[in-house]
Amino acid sequence: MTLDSIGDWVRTHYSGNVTPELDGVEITLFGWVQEVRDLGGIRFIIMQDREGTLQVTIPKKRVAPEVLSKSDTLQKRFSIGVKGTVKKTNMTSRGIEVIPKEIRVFNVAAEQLPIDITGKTPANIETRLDARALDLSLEQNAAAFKIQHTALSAIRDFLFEKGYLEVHTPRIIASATEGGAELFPVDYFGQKAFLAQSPQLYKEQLTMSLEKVFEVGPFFRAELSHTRRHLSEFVSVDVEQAFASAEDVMKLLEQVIQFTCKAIAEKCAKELAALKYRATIPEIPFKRFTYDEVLADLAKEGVTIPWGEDITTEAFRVLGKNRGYYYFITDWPTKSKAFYIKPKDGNPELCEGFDLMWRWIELVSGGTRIADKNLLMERMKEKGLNPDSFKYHLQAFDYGMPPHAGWAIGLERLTMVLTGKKNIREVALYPRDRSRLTP
RNA sequence: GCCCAGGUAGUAUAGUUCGGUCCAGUAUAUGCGGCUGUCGCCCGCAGGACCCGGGUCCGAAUCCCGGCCUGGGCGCCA
Repeated sequence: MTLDSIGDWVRTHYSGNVTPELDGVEITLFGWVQEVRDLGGIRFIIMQDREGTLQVTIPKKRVAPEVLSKSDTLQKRFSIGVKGTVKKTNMTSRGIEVIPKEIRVFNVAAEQLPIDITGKTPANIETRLDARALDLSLEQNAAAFKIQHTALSAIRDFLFEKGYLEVHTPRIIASATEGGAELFPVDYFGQKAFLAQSPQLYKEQLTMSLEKVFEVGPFFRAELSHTRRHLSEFVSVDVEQAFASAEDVMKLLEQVIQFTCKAIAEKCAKELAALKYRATIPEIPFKRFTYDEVLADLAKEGVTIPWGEDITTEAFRVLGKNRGYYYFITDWPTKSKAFYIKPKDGNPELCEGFDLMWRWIELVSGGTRIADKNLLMERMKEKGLNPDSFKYHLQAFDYGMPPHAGWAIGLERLTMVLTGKKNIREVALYPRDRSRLTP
């Protein structure tokens, strides 16, 4: 069929801002055909754009012949423009419909779509991700990303307001940040390099100059994880601050989380409705439990963790049931945390690292960092790392490294919490995991 | 890396226990026809599938072996 050019048409409204008050007004809409319902003498075109849907009504005997013939050709997902008149009516749930004066078809679509875009026969996540571009045309699937956008916007607003500078550290690095095994190797002009798993060392160095920084960006973990909460490529929201302790950045974190939840509650009613999920605004301060307290409570529940060991997923699930929503776990054994986490003064078996949990999921981890070069090198060795491969990082500690602390939020995990999604792949546009590299 | 489960039309599923009643049922989608107020429109008709390879058997969607792919759990972590 012959396609139309957009010509001089300019969108006047999104579907979402057409209201009964516009009765009689001529408008121009752009979007896609979501559904055609033809009753014989009258035809309904459900047109969709980013903001929602709108009914275009074609009473066959009362529209121009060229409008009727053009509407004959329409199929699901055709990209179209409609110029028409808003009509107030009590026959649609929105209270409005549009009677077209001209329809333009910009592009066609396959007759048989790989997923059902009306949502009557929901597809599996695997099928949906294979057709992700189309999958995101479903309101409930796009909703999570609108919420993610709002969350990130709130986080940025909050941190800007508090004087944090947004920075960008390298994604291509020469050596491991925290260990060796979980990095993706890349060939860098013949040199061996890796994709960054975290901005940790760079953001610490930046506290020497910019003092309060944050970074939002993707990081890469070559772990063979196979769960609903892991990705090979994920977005981290990292904060690092000079002259601060774990407690200082925990206070910052709980404010960031609360502010973000408020923003979602205020701005995302439509998206939450599409997801059939309710926003909750947590009270602060969040509860704080020490590692020892958690172990003691777990023991009462019949789950024994030897002191010094990491808390297992099974144990976290038990914890999640009776701890409620957001809670901190503090005072971890030093040996269970990364080498750069500061041991407690006077009790080096414990450290100033913390995790922020949401039920059983680790949302954020952070802590006070080691600012002393010798101690840091000692901790590297204890972790089996070679200080020589951290030469440039360690050098920074010769020039006045301040006491500092920070944390990192897993953006997709936060989005899971905010949207109620149970699989992290739902909240990553094009997820990368152990077995998925496309699309 | 270890463990478990599963691959049936475009999509989602029934059937697999205990091989034959299944040249595979249903819904939705698609195509064609009909219908002037639908909004999961409705009605009729049509086409469309047993992951791949091997084996057992008179007979395999069903049982066995191998492969490929997927989902989930553990560990690791955001």
